[in-house]
Amino acid sequence: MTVDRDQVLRTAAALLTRKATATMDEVARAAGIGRATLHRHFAGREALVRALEELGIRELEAALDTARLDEDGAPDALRRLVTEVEPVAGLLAFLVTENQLFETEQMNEGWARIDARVSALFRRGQEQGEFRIDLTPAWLTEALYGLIGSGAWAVQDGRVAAKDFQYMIVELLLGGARRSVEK
Amino acid sequence: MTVDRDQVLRTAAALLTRKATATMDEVARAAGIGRATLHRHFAGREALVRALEELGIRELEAALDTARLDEDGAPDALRRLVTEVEPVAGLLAFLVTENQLFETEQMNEGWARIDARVSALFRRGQEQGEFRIDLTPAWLTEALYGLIGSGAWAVQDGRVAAKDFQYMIVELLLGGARRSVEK
DNA sequence: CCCTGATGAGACGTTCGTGTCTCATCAGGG
DNA sequence: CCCTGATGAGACACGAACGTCTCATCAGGG
Repeated sequence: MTVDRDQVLRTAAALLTRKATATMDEVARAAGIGRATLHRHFAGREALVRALEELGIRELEAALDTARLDEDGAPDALRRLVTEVEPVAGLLAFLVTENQLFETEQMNEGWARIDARVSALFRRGQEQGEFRIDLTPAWLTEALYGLIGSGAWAVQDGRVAAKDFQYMIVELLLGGARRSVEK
Repeated sequence: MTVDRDQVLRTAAALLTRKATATMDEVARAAGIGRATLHRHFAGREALVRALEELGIRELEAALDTARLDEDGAPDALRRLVTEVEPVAGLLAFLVTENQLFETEQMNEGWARIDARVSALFRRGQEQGEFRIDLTPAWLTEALYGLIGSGAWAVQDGRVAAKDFQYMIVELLLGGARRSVEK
């Protein structure tokens, strides 16, 4: 009988990923509960988004853990990362949009932690001579987010197949579009 | 005395790029006109966004023209394209967000025209052996938009310098992050 | 110099989403 | 089997933003 808070969150994430402006009422109906109950668990829309942010950060950090970014070569670690991130890509895209859409009162420190870990991966790749050094880790991180977002939207709209998600992103990010002999 | 419609549009674009949820009143004040006057020129918020969409498409197509995508090698054409697009990047990012945010009743055909031209560039590059063929032109196009958006936001937030915009995007898109001997 | 037309400021009614509250219902534990 | 606590449905008031309208003002052309 009691509502499964986490289940509601995941349903909300799925809906808001598709329609970022969904009403509290729509979120409630999507989760199969009443609007009043939704408010009982999340004080308001902002609280809901905050909870989603927490969820996204939690899952993203779990993905970072599973990907073992500091093992093997940086390129392989990056491959693992994108693979692990794929299920969270939609939620991630929503949260990023949400952040840059509304004035970011104060950013959750979780994002800084995540940024640091991803940047560190790129920096490691540079130090080990696997990545070029004329593109900053900050930009590579930013670009990775952008590509993940683009990939998520493209998959959602059916423009590309979900199974190609990891390949497309990693291949482009690592090798670029240019055809090279040594490939 | 008469309001310069195009000037209002550009001011609105600049504001909405920074704050996508800006009020009609805020848009009016930013343009230095009264809210009533704003309504006299644009029937409502939707009409304003539509007008911005027209503006963005117009400027983007102008950029495509100037870039002469069918001349020289595809990589060089791409460089020119990104250079020309830079001033419109912010508006473009706003419009893309706006489109995926709200249910796309019906997409302006201008986007299809632009997509076709950009895709054609990538396809040409593939046919001439300059671009790899395992990444579809559709995905490369999508990725280009994503990187432009990321670049625009990164510049806006001061995370990267505007002067690096073109270099970062083109270098990543063309060559990728991996360090290669032949570069 | 007057007259026309556009503008700015503000009032007003409407819509939409939110947040709160009440009340009847229902499930599950004791 | 009863009682407690959570839930769903709906009513309600509030606030934000929108779109419309009025009216005084002002610039510029005739």
